[in-house]
Amino acid sequence: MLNIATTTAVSKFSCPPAARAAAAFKTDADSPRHIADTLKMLNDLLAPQRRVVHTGDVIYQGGERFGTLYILNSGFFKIVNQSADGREQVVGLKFRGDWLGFDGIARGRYSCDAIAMDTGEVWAIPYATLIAACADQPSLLTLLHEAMSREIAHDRDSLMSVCTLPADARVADFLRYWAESLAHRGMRTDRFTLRMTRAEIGNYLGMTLETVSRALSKLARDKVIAFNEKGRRDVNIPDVAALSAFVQRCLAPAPTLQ
Amino acid sequence: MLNIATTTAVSKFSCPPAARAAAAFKTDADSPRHIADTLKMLNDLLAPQRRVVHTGDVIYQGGERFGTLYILNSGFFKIVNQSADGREQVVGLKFRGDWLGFDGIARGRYSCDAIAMDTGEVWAIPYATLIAACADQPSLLTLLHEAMSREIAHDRDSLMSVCTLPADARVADFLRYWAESLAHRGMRTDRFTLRMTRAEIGNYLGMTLETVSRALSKLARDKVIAFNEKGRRDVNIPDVAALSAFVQRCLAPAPTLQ
DNA sequence: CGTTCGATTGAGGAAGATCAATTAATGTGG
DNA sequence: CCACATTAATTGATCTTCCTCAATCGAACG
Repeated sequence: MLNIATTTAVSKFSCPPAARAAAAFKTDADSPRHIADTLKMLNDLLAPQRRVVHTGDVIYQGGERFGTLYILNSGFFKIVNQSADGREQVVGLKFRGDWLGFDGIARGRYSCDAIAMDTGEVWAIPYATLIAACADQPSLLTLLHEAMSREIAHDRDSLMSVCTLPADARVADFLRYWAESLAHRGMRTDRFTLRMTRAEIGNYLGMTLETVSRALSKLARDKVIAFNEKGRRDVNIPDVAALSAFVQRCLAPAPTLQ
Repeated sequence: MLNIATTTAVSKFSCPPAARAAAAFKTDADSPRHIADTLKMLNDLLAPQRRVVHTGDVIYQGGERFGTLYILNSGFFKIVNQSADGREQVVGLKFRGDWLGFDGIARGRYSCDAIAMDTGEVWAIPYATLIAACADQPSLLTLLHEAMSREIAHDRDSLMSVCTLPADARVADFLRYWAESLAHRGMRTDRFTLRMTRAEIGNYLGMTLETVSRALSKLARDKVIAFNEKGRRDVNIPDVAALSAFVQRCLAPAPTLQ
């Protein structure tokens, strides 16, 4: 297990947990409608160039000159970071309505690769065009900042998962996140296809593919998920809340039977 | 060790390493001058409200209503994320010139705590004021976007460190990052004070305080760092490059002596 | 129909967590 | 300024989790 018992060491200066209502403010109240509206607005105001992509297509690559941001209209992407010494790390997953390319603004070069994991459509928006349009249309700027802010907040949640959850819980939390991302976009969440290999999931979560496989088997044994007859890549999640409960069970060390 | 050998599994679609010059584009070419200029510009254009802080002061807290961004003029902050079930995670460290509060834009509430680790001064800039000023002053908008982009890119690097480096290397990489942050701000890097306890460092890096302590002892044994006579919180780093070399040594499993 | 790639599962080992004891720094009241 | 209490850091011994290595099985594909 990881360093779960460090709460006291760090919370020296923070307020008692009760005072902040158990971080319930983190629940995302965004409706599926919102994403559709956002896409419509971007489409109407910017008439972005559309591009159909297929699995494996690379939209941009680390080191390439930055110039345009992308919006994902459909499909599914992974964002891969690469270190100078050749380590590779999946650092993000992108769904419909998500933006791609923010990392390029600071240095004028993209710092990651954006790779399609499925057939889909991305909209290309030159950064300069976007900024110009924002001058007339303040709501566009709000949109942009909210998207960047959301990405920052989510990256921090990812770091927390990797640092504080044991392997089984991390996999469960990953599935929960995926299901909620789908739900949030109005898609069915009780049955979907993982478009990543165990190796990719493991890389994203900081564990080996074998550990991912074992965790999934355990989740299936515990009836928290079920594999579709179609293959082990299709997952049934009858109850998303059961995934959260599983995470909590992993965190409670002893079954507290006294 | 962690999942270091996953390169093949993920790199299926990416170009050969040679094609991108070993990600050398990640080197930060920013000068100390740049940060001072940025601060001056913000000061001149926005006349931000200044506030002196001391160790332990909380600038904002997760759940609080968002309204203002902060710029750190001096001192040192940690950003702490808290999950609904009470886990706490240090997700970021902030130095002079860094912005605080981006995570609040998306939901209208901050999603983390910002806690001072030293005496310092922050400048408060109401978000609305900033946006209004950006209308007249496009360079201000550029500044803002670059700062957000930088934060996104750095968060991804953090995730990669946690996911791909063994504990010793992670501590070394942490010290390297700290030293470079200081160098980048024109401060001396050969000798500085860690303003965090081992528990806080461990939490940030996803390991226990004991592991941090052992890693530091090993770094000292290997002469990569030295402890100041003043106490174990003061570190001497004669050569920052030696830290990078140490990280590489941790990644090379066998000494390749054949 | 064989080849290849992905997934599963088991056995053994290693990195790091946990538990515990000791020492060093920091602070407090007399 | 000193005895004392408190917190932080170090180090060792043991144990757990997860990684590594390896074999098997299933699915997809040419």
